[in-house]
Amino acid sequence: MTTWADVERESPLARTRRARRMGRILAETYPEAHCELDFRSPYQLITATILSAQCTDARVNRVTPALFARYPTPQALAAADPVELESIIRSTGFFRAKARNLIGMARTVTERFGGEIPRTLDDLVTLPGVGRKTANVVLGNAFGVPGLTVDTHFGRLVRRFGWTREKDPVKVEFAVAALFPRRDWTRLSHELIWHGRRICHAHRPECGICPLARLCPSFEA
DNA sequence: ATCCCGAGGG
DNA sequence: CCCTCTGGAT
Repeated sequence: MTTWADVERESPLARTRRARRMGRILAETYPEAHCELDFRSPYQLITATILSAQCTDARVNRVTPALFARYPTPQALAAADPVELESIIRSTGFFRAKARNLIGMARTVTERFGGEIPRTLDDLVTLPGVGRKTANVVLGNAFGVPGLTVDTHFGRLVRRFGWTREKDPVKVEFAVAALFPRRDWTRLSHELIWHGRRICHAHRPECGICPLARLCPSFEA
């Protein structure tokens, strides 16, 4: 068992080795970890990802067929009637803010990026409704650019694991990147997020069935 | 009641 | 740091 006292006195090298052991177990436990949003283009992915805020991917996937039939391109979405768009995405929650952001995103893409979804983090985060997390999801899953997508699951887990004590998502991202300089960061993100949803919940984590328990200082019997 | 693979704004 | 936006699932 690994205790917090162990973590306090473990060397940077020992911490790296422990983290990588845990990372290997995650990869073995979730070999199929992937983005669960349905999409066929960067435009569809960025749109679906904006909708996925505070909403399960399964529910997003229920509205995207109608959404992309009605607005097949950024140009079409940029010209959308807000009320009609809201009616399509209503069931994903936050529909007013999301509709506003979607139209703003599509307008910015058409007006400033020639109708193409930008391929850099700096450009993506200028789009309305796109923060660093959404930007990294798009980069990783639509453009094959490795990146850590630090959401609430990701941050909670790596702090519980004792990989870092940082709370700021950017600092968390850099700390984890330093621990896994040569791993597929997109996949590692999905593995952590799947684990957060399936076992390492915010409340009442299921340590009893967790394959990482032996290496985790937050293990509770 | 509480939670969803957030983002923007004060 | 906090708050708000929002609906549906459990």
